[in-house]
Amino acid sequence: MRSVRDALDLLGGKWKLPIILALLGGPKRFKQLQREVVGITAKMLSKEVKELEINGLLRRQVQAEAAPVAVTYTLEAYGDTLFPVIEALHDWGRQPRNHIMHPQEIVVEKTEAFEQVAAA
Amino acid sequence: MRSVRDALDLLGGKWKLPIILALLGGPKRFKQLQREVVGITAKMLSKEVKELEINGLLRRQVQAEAAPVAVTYTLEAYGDTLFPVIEALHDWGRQPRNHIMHPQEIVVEKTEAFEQVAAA
DNA sequence: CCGTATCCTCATCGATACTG
DNA sequence: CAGTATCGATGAGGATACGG
Repeated sequence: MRSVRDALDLLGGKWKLPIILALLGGPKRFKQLQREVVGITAKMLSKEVKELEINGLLRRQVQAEAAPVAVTYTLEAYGDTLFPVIEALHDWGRQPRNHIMHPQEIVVEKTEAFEQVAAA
Repeated sequence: MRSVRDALDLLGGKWKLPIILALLGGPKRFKQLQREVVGITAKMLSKEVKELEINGLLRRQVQAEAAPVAVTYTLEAYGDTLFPVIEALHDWGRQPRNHIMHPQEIVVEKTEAFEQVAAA
């Protein structure tokens, strides 16, 4: 449970996961990123990307010194390990909402891995 | 990506996942829940639990009408399907932070499931 | 192109006190 | 026990404009 909270601290907020998701597709530049993460403002993107860099999830690289400057953001290996998290979130978000009509179709077996997670 | 955002909408905030995690261990009463979800106030627990009920993630049952009242919160089957999400978050939160020193130890293979998620 | 500076609003969260 | 009421702090997030 502590580790779930830890993860939530690093990934909390509206934008961090969507940014990482975009970068899973490969390195991106600032404007590119802003286009893919629909709805984010330059201010928020700048701020979030800064935090993600501090936490070692991505790397920021300035390509040229002259104007116009080019900056590339690349996911670190550590950020890459978030893939299972995003995948789980994605799978869950895709679920139909008619679970109440067909509850028997949704089955999750616990007892093994469950104990480890719940006990932590 | 839309589904990741959908999931984030339902699970956003500081407390929803920790509450669900606690309920994965079985039905709980209000006070029990407040004890297990360390740091949450009665106000927040009340509010979060209400939202989770509206979204069909848990069920609220009043056990007795006389005082002292007993209320039990039980995870719905739909809420149960969040287990993979919590597990992924938990696994990720457990990772050592020395990834920078040993980047080669962290390997994630993409290319199959990756394409589906990134394309969504 | 890549941001930062301001200003602003609103939701989130917390503390404390109180009720059925 | 299971909450609600009230007040207040904080910060996330957005709009707009501007700078290197």
